Amino acid sequence: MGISERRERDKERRRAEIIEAAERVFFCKGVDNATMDDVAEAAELSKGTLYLYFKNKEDLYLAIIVRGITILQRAFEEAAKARKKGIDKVAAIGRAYFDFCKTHAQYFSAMLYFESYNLDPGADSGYGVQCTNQTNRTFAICEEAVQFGIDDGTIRPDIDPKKTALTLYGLATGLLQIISIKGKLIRQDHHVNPDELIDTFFDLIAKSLRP
Amino acid sequence: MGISERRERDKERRRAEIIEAAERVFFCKGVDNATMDDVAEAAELSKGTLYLYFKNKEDLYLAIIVRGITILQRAFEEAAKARKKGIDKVAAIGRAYFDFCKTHAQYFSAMLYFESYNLDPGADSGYGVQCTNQTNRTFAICEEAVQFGIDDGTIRPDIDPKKTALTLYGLATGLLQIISIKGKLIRQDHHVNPDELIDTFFDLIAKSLRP
DNA sequence: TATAATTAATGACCCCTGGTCATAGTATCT
DNA sequence: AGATACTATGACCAGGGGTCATTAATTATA
Repeated sequence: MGISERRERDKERRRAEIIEAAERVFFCKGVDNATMDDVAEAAELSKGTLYLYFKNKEDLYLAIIVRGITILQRAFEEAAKARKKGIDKVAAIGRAYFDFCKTHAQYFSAMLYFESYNLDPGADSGYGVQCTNQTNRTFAICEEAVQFGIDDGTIRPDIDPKKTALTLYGLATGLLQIISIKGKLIRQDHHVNPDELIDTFFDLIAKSLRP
Repeated sequence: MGISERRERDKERRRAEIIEAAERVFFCKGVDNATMDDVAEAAELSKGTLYLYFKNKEDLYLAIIVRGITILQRAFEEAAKARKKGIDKVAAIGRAYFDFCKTHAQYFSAMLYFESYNLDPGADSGYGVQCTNQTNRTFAICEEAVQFGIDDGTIRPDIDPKKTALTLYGLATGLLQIISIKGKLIRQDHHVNPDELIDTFFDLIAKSLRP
């Protein structure tokens, strides 16, 4: 049975190579400008082969997004682990998110695509569901941190951890989205440094989570 | 000079008719699925004519978005006008935003498109800049409300009104985006009613704006 | 009123790109 | 060595965004 296993490994390696190539191409030219022929060339394969490994262009893009979410998840885990108090865990996760947005801007804007992507509920295959699952796992870390804070008394106990975590996640993502896309505009039209909005956000939230 | 003026009026009417038709088509089939031929047919014109009035498909879509933003702006103005205290103005604007998202879901998701749309800074024509201007006007209402609240003592004075307004705007938009797109998922996977996230948001913010 | 000039509208056409499929090539099994 | 299964290929197709030479209609001119 060694052969079929090696075949499986080869296939996964191929798949990874394609994702790697696609990432280079998409991140460089932008998803919309990049063509599947570009990806094929970068992967040193024919276009048809791409479709043996991925349903379509979107699926390939979602595969890249899964990687991004995984990186973010790791960052969240580290951030939460490194703090003792619940409220600090939450804050650290928030900071980790903003750092991620800066250091992995390409991944982040890819993830925004997924955020505004309506995956059809019928599809149980493909990378769309992986994205959803991975996002849920990432989100779970936030929820745990909030719960931890409630338990150790550093976060007010009258809030629902799940709802709060979901809300915070949505808020932070929205703010980052605006900053990442309209950042220049904010600076030009409003003479505000986008980073200060993040600080404003932290100020606001810190006040509202206090017991 | 009566003739060239009438010509101008005719042209504007045509333009409006096209936008109207495009709105029907785009809102019904979705922008991506709808073709310019669809729009042409709905407008009872040939496809080529559309391009006499709009740079391209995106520009036509942005024209629709301008309408959406204008509706939102009106709603903000009304909301702010109807309250006396600054903090209530802010809250009312927030509620108006959420109402808008529900009652004009199509416009809202169109506006999300603009939100994630990188308009090239070189373009000084087209509807993209109109979107930006209209958004800025809408945002100004939020800023005024915050300032009003600081002045009348219903909002803590140690915050910057512009930064706070920008931040709140971003936060609210982000939350609404997540709800509008992942609402079903939130309900299914997390057993949380999306509307409760909005309440959570209001709770959080109310606490942090208090003097 | 006849003719020229300007403007508006058309739809056949181009071309790019996502996606397919019959064919060819290569490794594995018998 | 031949049969079988799996992988890869690239010519090809379809659909849609965008263009442009041509036509029709309106207005200005003689």
